[in-house]
Amino acid sequence: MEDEEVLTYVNAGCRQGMEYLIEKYKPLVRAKARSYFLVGADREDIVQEGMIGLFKAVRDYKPEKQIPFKAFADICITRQVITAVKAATRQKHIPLNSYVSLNKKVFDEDSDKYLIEVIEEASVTNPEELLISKEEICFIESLVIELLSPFEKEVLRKYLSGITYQEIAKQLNKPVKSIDNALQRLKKKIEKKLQKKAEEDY
DNA sequence: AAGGATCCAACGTACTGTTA
DNA sequence: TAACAGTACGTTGGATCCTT
Repeated sequence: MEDEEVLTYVNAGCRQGMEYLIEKYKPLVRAKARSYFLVGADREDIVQEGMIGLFKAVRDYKPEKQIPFKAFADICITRQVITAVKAATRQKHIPLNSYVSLNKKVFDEDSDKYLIEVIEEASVTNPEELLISKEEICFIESLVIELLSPFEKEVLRKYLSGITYQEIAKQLNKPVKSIDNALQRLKKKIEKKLQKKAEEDY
């Protein structure tokens, strides 16, 4: 059954349908949340926010707009998460855009143009939140390139795609522990660097 | 209770720059 | 150039928290 069809049942009060959608989109939410781990924000909170975004997507989805639910949900989840992260980091003086750009990289299977179309259709209140300048993308990318070892980069790339430690380990032919530690290390590195940049900016 | 995810700390090794 | 200190990288063991 297509998501769009399931949604009609959900809107009619079908709990099973809702559970089905939650299960189906959990990995997406988790992947989104992972993209923000650099901030040091509470991971669980971010996942929660993502789920709220998913609920909103279900609530607000308008089939007559002819947008695939997946794309719409993606936007809603992202928006919710960004808002939460922004609130959480406001006092830390860290530029939000640094995280968004990483997030973007993960989901580039939906092209930018498409995203923007969806944003307009969905009449997002703050579309500027989703627009990231080229320079900022460059900054975070250069950060990753210059700071991380090839192994760490590979781990990060896979991690952000949403797959499990086990799978990453298998794919890279390394113990799970190595994956874990690479993640710890690269996280520290990037945090440190971002912190430094934030201090310079203010 | 078991297993996975995550965090933390300590360790060995390799490389690099400095100094005598 | 040999000895040394510092740093980066990857590994390991163990603890905690969460989910199943």
